Amino acid sequence: MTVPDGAYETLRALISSGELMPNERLVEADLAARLEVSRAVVRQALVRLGQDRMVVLTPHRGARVRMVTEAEAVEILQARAVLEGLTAGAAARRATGRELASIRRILADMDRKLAQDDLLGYSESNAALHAAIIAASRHETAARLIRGLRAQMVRFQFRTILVPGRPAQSFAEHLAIVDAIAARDPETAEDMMRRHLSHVEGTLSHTTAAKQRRAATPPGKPTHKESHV
Amino acid sequence: MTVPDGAYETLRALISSGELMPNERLVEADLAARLEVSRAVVRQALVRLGQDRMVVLTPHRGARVRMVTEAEAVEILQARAVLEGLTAGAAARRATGRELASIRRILADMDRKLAQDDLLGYSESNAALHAAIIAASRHETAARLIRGLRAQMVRFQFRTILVPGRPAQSFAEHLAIVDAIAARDPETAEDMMRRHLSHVEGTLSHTTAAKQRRAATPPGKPTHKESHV
DNA sequence: GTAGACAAGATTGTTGACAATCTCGCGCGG
DNA sequence: CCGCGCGAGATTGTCAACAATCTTGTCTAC
Repeated sequence: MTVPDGAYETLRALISSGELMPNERLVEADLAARLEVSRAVVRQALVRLGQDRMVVLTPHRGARVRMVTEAEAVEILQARAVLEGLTAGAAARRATGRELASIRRILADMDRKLAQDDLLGYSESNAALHAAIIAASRHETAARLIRGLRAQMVRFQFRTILVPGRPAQSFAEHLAIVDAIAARDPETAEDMMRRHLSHVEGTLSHTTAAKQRRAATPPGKPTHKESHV
Repeated sequence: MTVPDGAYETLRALISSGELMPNERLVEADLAARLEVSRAVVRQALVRLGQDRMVVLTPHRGARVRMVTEAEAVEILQARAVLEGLTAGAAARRATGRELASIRRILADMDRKLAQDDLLGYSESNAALHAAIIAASRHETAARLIRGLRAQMVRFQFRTILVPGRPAQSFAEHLAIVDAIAARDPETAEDMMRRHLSHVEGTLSHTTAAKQRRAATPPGKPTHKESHV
């Protein structure tokens, strides 16, 4: 891997991990010092990140980590729903025995984490399961698009899993998906995956609406669409 | 629009229009002279185009226009199918009367071009219809993804429309999509759109297979996966 | 005649300096 | 006291020169 690639990946990881926060200003010289690369390398990386919508570039004003709105998050989840539906169907058709075993193992992991009320662990296994299904689909194009969409959603990662009762329902949905894939039933697999992500979308809109109500009812503060950090 | 943006758009258009051919080498100095900009802005434009897979960049060897394989084209069509299905459904829910009228007008255009055996015109109206449906869906995320996917498919643009009988069937499919949208029936609209693009995909694989048979049966030449220009 | 080494030219990659633009605090006038 | 303009410093944008690497054609050895 070349130096510019490394810088690009590092920055991408810093944003994904939340170490660089949404709306945070990204000063080329500072990043260059931090990554120990030249400013030109940082510039190239920022251009690339801009192209995949991780940052927004404003002429003469530099780059900021993109802050995605809830409305955008909903759109992203809808797009993911149909694309991951496609991969679930393809996985039902094409998964090898080995891949199926791996998927089932991850599902068992999720069950265990759920029983232990380990929500962080559950969330990780959740992501691993989706990744395993996508890998089993062997659909490069869908995989790439989904990866791009997921990268933009870090801010909402843990929002839905925290609503009471949601983890149990989430697990049931994943179980249905895996069953359909194991049964080699592409239509059902696709349908279950889409249903699952619609539920996530519904939960997200719901918590967002609740949050806005909470922010609106206390005295004083006029209503703003988004609280800027 | 800034100078680098202009160069990026221009290069993108040159590739989309086929003026820069697949696999063609893109020499920075030549492009700089052609676009009358500095080499630095050409470089930035190439990086951006690399990020959206219009060109492939090889370290120390520069950029080439990406040549997408038929297998990749199939994947792209599958991804487009589910995403455009999403937009068709959204359009059925959200299209205004004005947008519906515009969509119907374009459909009438297609009918006219078809009656005149104007395949090029038909193809253009076809693209316009898809664009109108996407616009009516007001789904920015899906729209952006579809635009990216379409940009990679220029090479296969006219392949399917040339098979005998295909234009008539294509028109019937579009009619069904538009009817469902006009009837405010999202499920049917999505389904018809997906069916339409599956047919395109099927036709594409079919012509590809036929082409390979033709290339394989004559004497001599050993079988290659891809004929390099 | 052919394979391989080599060198010249072409092309890409990197750097630093400079120009253009923006940000922010300060002072001025109201 | 507050809004506004101004200017110094910070930051981004551009460019040309140079370094690193690749490509291509030639020559030599077998």
